[in-house]
Amino acid sequence: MRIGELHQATGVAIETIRFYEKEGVLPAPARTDSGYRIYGSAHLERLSFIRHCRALDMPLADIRQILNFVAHPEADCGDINRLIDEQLARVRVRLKSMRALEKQLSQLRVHCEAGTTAAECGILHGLVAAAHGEASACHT
Amino acid sequence: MRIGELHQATGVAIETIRFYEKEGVLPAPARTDSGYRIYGSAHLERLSFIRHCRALDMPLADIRQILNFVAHPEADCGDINRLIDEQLARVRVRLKSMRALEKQLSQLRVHCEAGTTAAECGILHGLVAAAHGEASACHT
DNA sequence: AAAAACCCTGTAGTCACTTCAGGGTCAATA
DNA sequence: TATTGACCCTGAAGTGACTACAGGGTTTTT
Repeated sequence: MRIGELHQATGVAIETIRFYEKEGVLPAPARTDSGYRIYGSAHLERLSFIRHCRALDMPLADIRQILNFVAHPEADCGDINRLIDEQLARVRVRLKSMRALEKQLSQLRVHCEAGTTAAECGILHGLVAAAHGEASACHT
Repeated sequence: MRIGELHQATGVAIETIRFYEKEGVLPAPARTDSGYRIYGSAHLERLSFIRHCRALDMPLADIRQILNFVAHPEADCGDINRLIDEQLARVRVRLKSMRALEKQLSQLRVHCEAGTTAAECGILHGLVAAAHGEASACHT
C-alpha cells in the first residue's frame, strides 16, 4: 500500500504520516526502487493506534513511551498506569474550564441578538465588563 | 507601573506581556530614560481583557479584531456576533469530544488496577482494541 | 560599594503539525 | 509518442501562543 492509500484508509494526512515516521512513532516502511514508501497492514494498525492515542490528546512523547511498552512486554505496567492517570487528570482540568467557557460564551451570545453597531454591542460590553468590571471604549 | 508590577497585578508572565506588545494586541507603553516600560491603568485593563478572551480560547487574531471594533464603535456588530458564534461552535465541538475522551480514559484506567507487566496490561489491550475498532470507521 | 533584584533585546525552542519550493515517477490519454 | 495529470519525494520554513535562554544594562537594598 502506498502512502496515498494509507491516507485513504486512515484519514491521516500524507504529511502527517511522514511526520510520524520522522518523529519515530511510525516505523519506516520498505521502499520501491523509485523511493515510494510501501506500507503493510502492521503500519495501518500502528497508525490507527497512534491516532487513537492522539484523539485522547496524548503527546507524541507519551505515545512513543507506550509503544516502547508494547515492544517490551516484560516491563512494569505501573508506568503505563501513571501515564494514563496523568492524561486523565489533564483532560478533567480542561473539561472543567471548557464547561465554564461554554457557559460564558453562550451568555455573551445572548447579549447580541439585536445589537446594531459595536458601540451598543452587548457582547463587547460583556467582555469588557468581565475583564475588569468597567465598560469603557479604549484606544489602540 | 513597571512590567514586573503589571505582572504582579495580572498574573501574566513578563515574557508574555512583551510578546503581546510585539504581536500588536497590547499597545507599546512609554519608556523611562533607561528604556524600562511604564504602563498605566489603560494597559492593565487591556491586558485583563486580552487574558479574558484568551481564557475563552480565542486566537490572538480574533482578539485583535475585537479590539479594532472597540476602537471603532461605529462598526457593525454582526461581525463580533459571528466571531463569538464561531468560538462557541469550536468550544462545543471540543467539549463533546473531550467528554467522550474522559469516559474512554477512565474506562482504560479501570483495566489496570491489578496488572503487573505490560504483556497483561488491560490498558494496552484496551488501547489496541480501540484502535482496531476505529481502523475501518475512521474520521481523522 | 557591592549584591540582589529588576529590566532590556534578540534569538531559539516547544508541540504537532501544515505549507512550500522544487523536484522525480507512473498511468492514461491525445 | 508525447504529454498531461495524479501521485510521490526531500528538506526547509511557517503556525500559534507562548517559554526559555544568552548576554547584557539599571535600580534598589544591604
